[in-house]
Amino acid sequence: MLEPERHQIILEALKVKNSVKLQELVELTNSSESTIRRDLIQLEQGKFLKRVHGGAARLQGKLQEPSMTEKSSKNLQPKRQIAQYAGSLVEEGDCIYMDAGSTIFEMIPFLPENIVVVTNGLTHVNELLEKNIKTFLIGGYAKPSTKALIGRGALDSLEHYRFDKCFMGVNGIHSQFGYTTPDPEEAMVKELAISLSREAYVVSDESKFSEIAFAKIADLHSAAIITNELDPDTLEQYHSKTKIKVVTS
Amino acid sequence: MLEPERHQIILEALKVKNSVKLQELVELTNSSESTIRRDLIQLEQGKFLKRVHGGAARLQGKLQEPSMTEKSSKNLQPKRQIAQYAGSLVEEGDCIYMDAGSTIFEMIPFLPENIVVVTNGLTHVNELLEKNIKTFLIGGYAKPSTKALIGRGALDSLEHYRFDKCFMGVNGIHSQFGYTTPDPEEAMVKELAISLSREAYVVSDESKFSEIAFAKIADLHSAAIITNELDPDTLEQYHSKTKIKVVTS
DNA sequence: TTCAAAATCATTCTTTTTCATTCAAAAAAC
DNA sequence: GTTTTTTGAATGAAAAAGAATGATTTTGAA
Repeated sequence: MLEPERHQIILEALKVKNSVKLQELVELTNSSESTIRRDLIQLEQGKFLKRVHGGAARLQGKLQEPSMTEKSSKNLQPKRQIAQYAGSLVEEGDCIYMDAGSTIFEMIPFLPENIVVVTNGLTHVNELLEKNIKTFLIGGYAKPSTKALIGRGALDSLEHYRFDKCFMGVNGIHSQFGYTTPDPEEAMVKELAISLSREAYVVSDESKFSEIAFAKIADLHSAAIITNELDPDTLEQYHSKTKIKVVTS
Repeated sequence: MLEPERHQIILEALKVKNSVKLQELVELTNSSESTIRRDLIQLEQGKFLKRVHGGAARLQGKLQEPSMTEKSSKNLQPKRQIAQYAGSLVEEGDCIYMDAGSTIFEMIPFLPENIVVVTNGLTHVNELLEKNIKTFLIGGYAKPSTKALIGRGALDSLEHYRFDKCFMGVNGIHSQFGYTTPDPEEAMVKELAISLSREAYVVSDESKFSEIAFAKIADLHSAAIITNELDPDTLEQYHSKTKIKVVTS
């Protein structure tokens, strides 16, 4: 059986149920366990499903949403919880900057329609336009790995704008070294965007805390932090230096 | 069995299932494995299907119009012929501007790798990056319908660049009114890009000749034209006003 | 909770299938 | 009749699939 055919079968199976056992797929396709495992790895990488112990599960970000039911569901992934809160901060009529990156991307479903978005994230544009949101891209070098626009062109473009709010992804949050990211070119863009905004928000899950990446973006106090769970000690440590919102389930 | 006939059979088979085994095709056509492989290579190049290990798969991007299936895929569709020629004009080391739009998009497979591309076409970026081409995007408003970047931001961004060559799509080519396009905002971007280039090319099939759209981009002489078939009278008419290359099969 | 059995997983290795390339024969074009 | 194009066969190379191993996770009973 051909690979595309198997993939088809697997995805079809996931349309019916929320999850399938690996063993079921083995029988459905008359292939070996190994082969199905390899397929699942591929499909997971392509973001078509999520592997779980014993098989695969439909991923909820994808495709249709019973959107309202999902929103109200208490089991949003942490990332989406944060994104939902961040999105709720945006008001009708706002002009906001959205940084590139998957965390910020997750905000899009939770944005109001009547806003203007400026972004350096190529991947965001389609989603934003789908939602009928007026979207501007800054210029710059298209970084192959992250599809972010950076460099001189990005900085030049940014200077023509001012924002009500900006939402940033970072790689490190540290009480002493502030916000950091691996690429200095990206750091410059982020820094500038923050300085052009009335209110700046760093959106991050707890894994970035106490991490330090190569290039500094800005000091802690220059942006508020939106995150999910955080142990009380760590929270206290940052709370004195900047505003920090912990989104709980 | 004739070549077009086999191609027909292969494509028909793909209309039923979305993948076929090579072995099935061998039996269906009473041809050798080698022959089918060669057919698949041709059909893949013509973008009629995707080869996969073990056979071929329908490409899900678009359903191809039946008229195309008739033609031998060795003869590229007109659009691709033009695109191929335009691509061949680009030399290693060049820095070029690529306009948004599907005609220009088709050039990408025919570009050399060692170049720098600046574009206002959001849809181009992924393909360009796939080919490891250094890509810059200009900024601007993301027009929902065409995914082109236009407006003030686009113009500002452009001014920082100079190009060896630029490749433009247009909606109208007229011996008196020159090059035109429906959207004045887009027209401004195109005009500026042309003026920033040492050599400018308008890439267009014959359907745009003698058409006039709302907004003027530039006079005929400001860019050379690359097109496919054109009747001798029309050709003569334009030939006196600008350079024009007719790409023949 | 803790432990051990069962199930599932990642990894590696082997076998099988498919692929690209080359070359010679057949067919078609000139 | 010669040249060009198309086809089929043979080769080693590459990829995919299957099978086996030990590690990891889950499960359920103590």
